[in-house]
Amino acid sequence: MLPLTGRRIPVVADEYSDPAKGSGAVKITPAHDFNDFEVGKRHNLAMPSILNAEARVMLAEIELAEVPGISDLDFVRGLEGQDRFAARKAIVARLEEMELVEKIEPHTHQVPHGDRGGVPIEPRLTWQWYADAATLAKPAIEAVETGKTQFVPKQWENTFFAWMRDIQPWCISRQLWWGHQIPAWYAPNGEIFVARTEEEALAQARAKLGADVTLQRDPDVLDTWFSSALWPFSTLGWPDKTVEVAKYYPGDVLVTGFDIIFFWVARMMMMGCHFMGEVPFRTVYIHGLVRDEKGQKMSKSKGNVMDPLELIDAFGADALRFTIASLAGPGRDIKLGRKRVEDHRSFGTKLWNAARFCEMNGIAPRPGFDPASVTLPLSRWLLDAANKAIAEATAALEIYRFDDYAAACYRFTWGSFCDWFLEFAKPVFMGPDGAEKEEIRGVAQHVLGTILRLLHPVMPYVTEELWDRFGYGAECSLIGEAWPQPVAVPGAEAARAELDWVVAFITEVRSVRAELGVPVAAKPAVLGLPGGEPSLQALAAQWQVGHQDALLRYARLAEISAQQGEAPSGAEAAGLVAFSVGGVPFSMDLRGHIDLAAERTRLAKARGVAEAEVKKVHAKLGNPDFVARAKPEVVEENHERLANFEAEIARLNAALARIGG
RNA sequence: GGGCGCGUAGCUCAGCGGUAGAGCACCUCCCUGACACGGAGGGGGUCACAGGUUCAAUCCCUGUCGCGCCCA
Repeated sequence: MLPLTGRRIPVVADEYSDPAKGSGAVKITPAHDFNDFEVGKRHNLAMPSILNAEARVMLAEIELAEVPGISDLDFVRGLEGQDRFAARKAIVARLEEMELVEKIEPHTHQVPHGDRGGVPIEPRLTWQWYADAATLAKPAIEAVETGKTQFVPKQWENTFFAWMRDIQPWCISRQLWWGHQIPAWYAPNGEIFVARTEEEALAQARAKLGADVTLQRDPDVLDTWFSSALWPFSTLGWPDKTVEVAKYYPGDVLVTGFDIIFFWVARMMMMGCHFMGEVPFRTVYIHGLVRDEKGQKMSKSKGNVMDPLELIDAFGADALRFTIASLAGPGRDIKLGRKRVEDHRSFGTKLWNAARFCEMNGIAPRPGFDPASVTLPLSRWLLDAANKAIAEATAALEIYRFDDYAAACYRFTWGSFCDWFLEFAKPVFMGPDGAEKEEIRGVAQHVLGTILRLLHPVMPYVTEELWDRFGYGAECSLIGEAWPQPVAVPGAEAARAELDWVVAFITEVRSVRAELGVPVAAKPAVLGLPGGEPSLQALAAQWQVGHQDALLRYARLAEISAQQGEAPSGAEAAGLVAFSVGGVPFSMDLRGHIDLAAERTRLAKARGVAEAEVKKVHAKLGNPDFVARAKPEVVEENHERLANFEAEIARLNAALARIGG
């Protein structure tokens, strides 16, 4: 018997109540609590509502009965329209007056609070429109299972499936002022007519009721996500059969964050499959979330939100975009901070300066330039490296590896084009006019154009500006240009071997100089020594002549010549420092420039490294299981390594012996 | 409690059965005729830990610890 109202209520047994808590019995209110609602459904209980939409007491559905000593119907009637908090206080006070309260104990339980107003939320039973989500989900699930739509990275398909396979009926009506209105009309007798237009609804009503009636449209609107789910085709003019629908549906790739998979991606999939009979997109690329420098999610209340516009003001839109692309590894969130953007800014500056240097040296677009016609190894080497960069960048973009794409562009532009090509081109530009200079200019303009195209997606502003300034095309025309394609490069392999050797030579000399503390101003002579592999020896001799200028300039040497007659020995040899490039031995005359102890240390250190490697490889090759079971090419590779390191040790030993090490 | 992901150089992150990589930071030298937001050289890692599979494990499997996220 319920006090005050005098209503008889049933006692039901259910697992929901916890016997260990309090009396073990709990009074439930199916109309105003999610758990109680489930219990009520299980036991077929009545579900009267006691609160209206403003959370004030509402007695319309409450059954009242006069029960002496227990009910107080006048008091209950007086509660009508009272605020919930006031009503609760009044009820407790009245129960105490009537001596119906045995005791009051503090009890901790969870009451949900609204995240905007912070007030306790009171669930209520209302009539709403539902979509049969399980039925809608089926074809969407199938589409992902069969690969008609693919998630990148693939692991997110699990998230999609987890939600879709356990989907609940979808409440699609909302009591808001703004949105697509629910297409349902009510007749005075409560009959519901669902139709596309009011005319159709009226016609239905006439047919059903036999007379014209006044219809009232449902005041509710559709859930935002319901409307958004229609986006892939409603924006194209659907339900009309427009050319846009035919051309753009289904879309190619949807780019979004994982938190949107259920809200939007899943809903678009359901609606697309249902209304269009076809998935809305082939690929769903799920990127990481942009977080702050410490990996915290950005939030206004935490105050760690970065305004992209501020970063753009400080470093430029290209720098921000390039930074984000560089950091966009697969399946990982991006920790973004001012410092990160600053670090990447220099790349744009580098590109700008490189272009400026090109401009100063008369490099301008040449529409008729034929890459296949170049003859200089430097030209061929650069075009070949550009081909590689194009291939890498393209492959990375195709699998949504924006970090790899950015890195490939960076490596090629900075490492190959600026650090080596432009440096090697300097002596040519400063030299006499002629075929060589013309060819280098041609190659430079071609490859600069390639770089601008490659980088345009991540650095649209600088590239577009340079494209226009150089006269590759009209203002804002780069965006419409074709993606760069590899070109045929005659003799690419030979050019690669040649330039790689030249680069290695310069690097080796620089390294030796730095380690031995040779003054920058010193310009020692280098002697080519006999030994090494004969074919390489011959090629190296040829390359030394062909790249004489660059080698002397960048290794800071006085001359490179072949050794004549007997090698010096004993005291005479002290200060002749040995090194090798690709197995071809050389000696650098550093007499008077270095301290022999430093040189001994250098050689001994290099020998130590080589010896450690020999030991490892030797152990491997000495293992019969390895030789028998490993792939033949791996075994072969190790034989080569062993031979190389052993030769290296022999050279180092000889060098040490010469200086009395 | 269930599920997913992550622990690799000081930092941020790639790599993924057979030589451990990048950027930044750091150290040394250099304002050399595009660029000091630059150039050259260099140091730095028992790839979280413990087992297992394998001729071979940072990489595959199992477990432990630590961190993050999602669902309940």
